[in-house]
Parts: sequence; structure tokens; C-alpha cells
Amino acid sequence: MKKPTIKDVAKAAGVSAAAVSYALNGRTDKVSGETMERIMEVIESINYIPDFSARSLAKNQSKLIGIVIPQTESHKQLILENPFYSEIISGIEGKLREHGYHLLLSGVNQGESYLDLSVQRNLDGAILMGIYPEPFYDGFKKINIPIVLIDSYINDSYFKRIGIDDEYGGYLATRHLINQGHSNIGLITGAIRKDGVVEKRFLGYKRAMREANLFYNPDYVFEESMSYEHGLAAGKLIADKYPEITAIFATSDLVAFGTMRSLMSEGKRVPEDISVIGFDDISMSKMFIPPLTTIRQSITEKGAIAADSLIQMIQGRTELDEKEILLPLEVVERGTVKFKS
Amino acid sequence: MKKPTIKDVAKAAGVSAAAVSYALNGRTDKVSGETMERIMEVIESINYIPDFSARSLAKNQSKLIGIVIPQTESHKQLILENPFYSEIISGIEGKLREHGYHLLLSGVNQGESYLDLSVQRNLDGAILMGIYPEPFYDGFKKINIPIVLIDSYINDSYFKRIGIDDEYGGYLATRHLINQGHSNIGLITGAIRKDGVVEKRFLGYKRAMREANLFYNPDYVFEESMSYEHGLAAGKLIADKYPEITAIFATSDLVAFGTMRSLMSEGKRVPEDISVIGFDDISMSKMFIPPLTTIRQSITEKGAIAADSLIQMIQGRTELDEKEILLPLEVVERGTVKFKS
DNA sequence: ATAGTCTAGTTAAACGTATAACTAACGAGG
DNA sequence: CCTCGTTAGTTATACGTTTAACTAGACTAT
Repeated sequence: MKKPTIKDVAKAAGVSAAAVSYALNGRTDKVSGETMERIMEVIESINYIPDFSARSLAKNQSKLIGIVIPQTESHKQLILENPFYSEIISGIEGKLREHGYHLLLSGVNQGESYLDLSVQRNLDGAILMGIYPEPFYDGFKKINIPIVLIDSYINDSYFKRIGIDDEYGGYLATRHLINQGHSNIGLITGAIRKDGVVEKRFLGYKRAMREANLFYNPDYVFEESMSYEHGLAAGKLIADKYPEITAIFATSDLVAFGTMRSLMSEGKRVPEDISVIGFDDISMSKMFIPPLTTIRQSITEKGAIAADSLIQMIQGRTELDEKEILLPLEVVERGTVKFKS
Repeated sequence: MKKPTIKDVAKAAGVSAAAVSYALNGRTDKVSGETMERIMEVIESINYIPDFSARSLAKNQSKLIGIVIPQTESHKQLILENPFYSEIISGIEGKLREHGYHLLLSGVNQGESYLDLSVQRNLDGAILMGIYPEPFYDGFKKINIPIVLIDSYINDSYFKRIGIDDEYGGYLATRHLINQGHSNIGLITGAIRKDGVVEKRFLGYKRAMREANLFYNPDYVFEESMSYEHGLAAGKLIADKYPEITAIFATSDLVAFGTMRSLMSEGKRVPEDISVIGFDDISMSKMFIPPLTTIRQSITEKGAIAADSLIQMIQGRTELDEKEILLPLEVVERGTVKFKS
């Protein structure tokens, strides 16, 4: 009951193991049509399946793609609870499978460890999302595998980047609120780190305010984390201390959910008393009640495109390659933003 | 700039490759403390990282765990948009990483293909969620790797099962509604397949009704799929045609979201006019407005326990092994169920 | 002193596949 | 007839690790 190897196939087909290997790799210059057929029949009949470990060893390519998603230290588990990540992964996996690659999913705790993984497993490439300390990226350059970065502003031509114009997104969201007559606009957002998406969205917020000749009030920006919980806290604060705020830009849908929840528990109605716009359009946002007005990016498509790009890099087709792909953005009006009367 | 191998280490430490291998595997009977230290220093200094492909080939164990999640034919991508799955995966990944295993994530389209994957990659084990055609399971038995099933009622002692008592869950949900004075209770649920979780929850629903001497009306069960969209459709139907229904048991939170949404667009208030209870308690449910009353199971814990069990099976510790582990269930009262006045 | 036992290694073969280098057979061209 | 080229393979080695089997030397017990 051992699993059949290439040698078993060879024996049964009356050829050498090498011939089988060539056949498997479609080398028509090495095996005749006749022999090819015979080999294939044998493969079918004894149910032979090639071993990727051996192949990986011999060819030094694993057909494995790693995907790294950020990890908070408090959390032992993946942040997959954030639907944004899982939707991206969904997009990535679909595309990879289509192309015969497999997906190795791993969180990363100390930064170093993921590199090990890449080397251990001979990853053919990796997709990183989130933001990491500098040396983390250098490591990948050293081991010299193709990398695509999702939502990163690391400007190094070694990496290919897939993202959106976050500044514009922030601008779009804020302008939408302004267009609806609002002028006291709160911003609830994650930690503003240099070159992170959050910073850019923040910049867009400020630009929209400036363009509309509105006063930018630093007290109105509530910066801490991209979590539901932060939305909760900031919403309460606004309801309690800043009754003059009539609209809020939350830089992720999850944050928007938290915000709306505490706003409502404090007796404010959304959107009648206060408008809220989110960011991302995760699949849950249309389900929310009221359905969330937000900045839409096509999340699973983002994953698919990242996977596509990576595969192209692996296969050495760098010709038509820009180093950055920006996906379109649009505001989708649903039920949480209302004209200020 | 080639990646260092065990031979490089051996040379630098002045020992044989075998010695290094023994050192790496902590065989203190084969290498002295002194030599061990020297080897470790060399490893550190030249930055040697063992190659899993080679190791996998030699040891016939890959330290890779596969996880299979179901795929609808319409959908090329993973059903990771359903937070239930991503939360489970999160739990699995955390535990696996803790034990030095890595996670291979793959959807499965025709059933057959995943088996290939298991063989190709020499998977040490796999975790399956969802429900598949019979032959799918037989395949795994043939290749003889440890398997744990999540939420499955395949009663074969070859497999270890992690789940909940779905019948009891259905009973709990329904009884909660009954306790709140409701008697016309709708059931919105996925396709009832023999031995699926849905069937069991349905059974629990019927038992609760019977025990309370309530009339079981088949017209009140809306069976189609576990999706948001089905919730939407069924909710509308109820609002339109069955105004006498005052409470609904939706067999997943996602379904409940859909139900509530269309109920509300039809002018019904939840929970004032109609109560809704969900099932699962995905992380989004507490964020919903109003927050969803539901049957809580610890989803990420389920994943973690599945991973734990699998690892135990792999390591041959089958002693303390029941073949099935059932996780606790409880109703968590939030804002969508109200006493019928 | 002799045989036996331990310790700390070494050597060699094995895991399953890929591929460079070689070769036998055949036909073509001169 | 001899050489050359082509076709369809085969042989042998390599990929990086593990591990069974062997061994040299030191120590122990008799």
C-alpha cells in the first residue's frame, strides 16, 4: 500500500525513470508520442501522483506561495477576524489555485520567523499585507524571492505594490461629507504611522477640509487603532464631548461599526443626527443596519491581482510591469450619510 | 550567496553532516554537549536554516497540515467571506504555529483534487469543514493520514470529530423564543441534508415546539441556503405573507442579518414587532445594530481544539481519545429577542 | 589482560524527482 | 561507404536531509 513512485511507473511502462520524468514535464523532444501515451496510461492506472517535496528539492521551486498577515502581540491568533483580510485571502487563493500554486498561510510574530519559513519551505514567492519594521523587508530581499506588497508604501523597486490611492480615498470620503453640508467632521482612525495607509487617508481628510475652506480641528481626530473597539470608544467620546460634530469619517468599516454603535447607545441617531462614512466596503457593510455608506475598493479583486502579479514575477515576465498597481475607488452611498439640514 | 546546507555547517564545525543532523534533532546520545554547542554556534553564525523539502523527503513527514473548506460551484473563491470559516481558521493557525506545523489552505472544487494535494504535499494531517460526498472521505482513509472533521456527522471511527450538539442548539434557540412567549416561530435555514448540521438544528426546533405543545407548521420553515441572501428573501416573504409569525430562528448569524434587513425594509421593527435569534455568534454579531441575540459557540476555540486533536493524532497519542468532542453552547441574550406582549 | 559496554561520533544508503551527458539506431547527404 | 544529425531514449549524478549500521577509543568489570 505504499504510494507509487516514478520508478513504479517506469517499470510498468517498460522505460527508465528519466523517461517518465520527461513525459511528466511534457518534453516531447525526449519521448515519442507513443511512449508518452503508454506512460500516461500507467500513471492513470496505478494512480501515481508526483511528490512535491522531491520535486521541490530537485528543481528548487516549490509551487508554494506564502502569505503573511500582521499579528498583534496580544493576539495569538490570526487577525482573520477582520473580514478585510479574509476577503483578500479569498481572492488570492482562488487565483493561485487556478495557476497550480498552493497557499501557505501564516501569521508572523517576531518578524524574523517568517523569513525562516520562506527559506524552509522554499517559497516561490510571498504576499505581504500590513506594515512591518524595516529589517523585515530587507530579509526578503536577501533571500531573493519575488514579493508583492498589499497596501504598503514601502517605496523600493524590489517590491511590487498593489494598493489604492489612500490619500484620494480619504479625500473622497471627506468631500462626500462636505458635499452633504457638513463642516464639523470627526476623523476616527488607526495609529498614524509614517507611510501607512492611515496617514494617507488622514492627509486626504485634511486636503478636503482645506479645499473647502473648513477649519481643521485636531481635537476632532481620534487616533488609536483600526478596531471596532476604538470606534466604540471614540463614538462615545464624540457623543459626550463634541455635540457639534455632525459627521464622522471612520477609516475602516469596522471602526465605523463601533462608532455607530456607541453613538446610538448614547441616543444619537445615524444618519439623522450624525452621519458616518466608512472605508473598504467589506462584505458585511451592505448587511449592516443601516447599511453603511463607505469608500468601496474591490477587496477580493485586490487579492486576485496581487496573486496574478506575483505569478508573473515568478515566471519572469517583468516586461509590462509597472511597480505599482492602484485599484479604483468610489463612494458607495447607502444609509449612513444624510444631508445636513 | 547560495543558501547554506547542512554540509556547510559540518565543514565549518569540523564534523560530519550526520553529526549536524543529530544535533539539530537534539539527539544527545549522538553528540556531546561540547560538539553540540560548537555546531549551534556555526549554525547561528552562517545563518543556516534547514530545508523542509529535503527533510520531508527523508522523514516522510512534512509538518504541513491541510485545511479544506467547501466551495460552491458558482464561486471560484474561498467562502472565506463567511466569517465563520475565517474565525475557525484563525483558531487553527494559531495552534498549529505554536506546535511547529504550517498551514496549507485550499478550497476544493471537484472533490478529487484535494486528495491529490494531500499526497503531493505529504500532508501530515488535514482538517475538513463542511460536508462532502461520501467518496471524498474514503479517499482520505486510503491515503491514511489523520483527519479531523469539523461540524460533520460522518460517523466513522477513522475520523475524529469536533463539533457542537446541533440538535440541542436548535432546541435552545427555539425554546428561548418560546420562553419569551412566542408560538408562531419561523425557521430560516440552509439546505437540509441528511446528517448535516442544518438537519440537526431543525430537529431541535421541532423538539422544542413539540415539548411546548406548539403546532409545528411546515409553512414556517424556509429552507434554502446559509447565506445572507436567503435571509433577505425569507424575511421579505415572512413580512409579506406570514404576519402572524412573531419570532424567527435563523440557523446562522449571516442568515439572521439578511432576515432582519428585509424585515426592517418591510416596515417591521426588530425586536418590537418580531424577534430574531441567530446561531454561531460570529464576531460581527455583537457589533450589529441591534446586537444579535444568538446561540454562542466558541468559534476560534473550535479551530484551536481541532488543531490540537489533529496534532495529537499525528503524534500517535490516541490513548485519551474520544472520537468526538462537543463544545458547549449557550444562548447569549442581546437585542433582537423580546418578550411577546 | 581480556572481553564487554559506552560514548561520540562517521560512512553510506535512502527518500523521489530532475536533468546534463551520454548513446544506440536510423536516415540523409555527399 | 562514411560522416553527420536527429530521435528517443538511458545512465548517472545531484538536490539536502535522515538514519541504520558501523567503528575507534575510553572506560569497566572480572
